Amino acid sequence: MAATDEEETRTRVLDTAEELFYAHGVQAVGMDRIRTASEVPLKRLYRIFPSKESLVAAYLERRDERWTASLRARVETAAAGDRVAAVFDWLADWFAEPDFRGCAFLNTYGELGEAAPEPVLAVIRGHKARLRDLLGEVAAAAGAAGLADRLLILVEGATVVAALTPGREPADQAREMALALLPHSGEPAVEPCV
Amino acid sequence: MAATDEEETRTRVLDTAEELFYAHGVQAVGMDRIRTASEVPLKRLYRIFPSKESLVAAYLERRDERWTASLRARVETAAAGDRVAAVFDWLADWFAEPDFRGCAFLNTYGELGEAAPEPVLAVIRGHKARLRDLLGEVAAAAGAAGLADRLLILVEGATVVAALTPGREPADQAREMALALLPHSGEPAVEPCV
DNA sequence: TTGCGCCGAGAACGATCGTTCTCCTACCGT
DNA sequence: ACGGTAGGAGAACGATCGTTCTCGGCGCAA
Repeated sequence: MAATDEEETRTRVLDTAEELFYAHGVQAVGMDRIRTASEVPLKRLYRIFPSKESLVAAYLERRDERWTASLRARVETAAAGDRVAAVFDWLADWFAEPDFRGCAFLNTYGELGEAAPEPVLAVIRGHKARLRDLLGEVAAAAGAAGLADRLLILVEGATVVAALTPGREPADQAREMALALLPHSGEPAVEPCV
Repeated sequence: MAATDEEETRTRVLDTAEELFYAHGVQAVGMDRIRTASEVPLKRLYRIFPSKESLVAAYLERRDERWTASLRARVETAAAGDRVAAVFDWLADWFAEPDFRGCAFLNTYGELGEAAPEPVLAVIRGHKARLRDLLGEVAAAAGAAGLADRLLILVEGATVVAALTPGREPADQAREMALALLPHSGEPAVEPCV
């Protein structure tokens, strides 16, 4: 049972860390605050995460897994041709969450910069690479390969704008721009005027 | 002469602050480091900027003025129809600067969040509002009103992507998407098929 | 020359951070 | 019943931060 307890404690710490780090930034939240909020003794906390740096990396890692899996799940419920739109619908829902505060990875990167500990940097870069890959798949499914980078710009742009001016509009506008990149479905793909 | 000295010292402090704050983040740079790098005694530093918070606000304020003025100058050298493209050409040059590290205002916002001191928040929001207005003017000059928010998404998205994967490509891709929003100049504006 | 006031250099202060250590309690096998 | 050990609560430590204070020297008016 000890292992189970350890697992449960670990997720409780990560839940607390995610809430606090995401809401207030990594540097503004001390280990003591996580200890108080999670009610996990400092000693156990340091046994599970030997340093704050490792806790930050674990927080970002788990958030990446959940975030990407959630987006992927939503995308995969849509028909191949509607998947680009599904991405931005999912974004709109995310932006509407009451505690939305932009992209956790960009916030952390902006906060720590290139001086961030290597494991943290790796998670950040890995997250963006995974997102880019997913967007590439989505574009390919819609019959438009090579659109990953453009879609990434739209996703990041909408997220950043929404972080400063909350609301779903950025997602809707990015969605329109994204759909405009696709081959039009309502009319013949080439030579509309014969 | 005293006033001139004070002015010169002030700009030297701001030059140092801008370099360090932008490169390493606001929280990672202490007042002592600014004092050492600028060679301005701590006492004088605090006489000009009564607190770190006011120095941060002044740094962002001056950066906003310069950044926006530079973009506006570039835009105004272009013909009315080419101004949207000029925005993204300017962005590409910015991304190529060796010390480019994304948007200083977004980085600071991500770092401090809503807990940022009010004057700092005001500068950040003011900067984004000014940028949005400028993009609105640019769009209007190209005969397409109401595009400010979409262009803002493209500008922010390109900037964020460039911050993580340096290079001018994000600007070029955003530029293409932006031009696609405009009424095509190569063909009649309405009813191409009669 | 002699006091006087301003300014620079750097120590000092109090708060806070990440991390470790000390003590004390509670449980376990025998 | 009892000694040993693991674990929890919180103090303690050293570093660093923003900010202030002290001290010594320099320029200037009388």
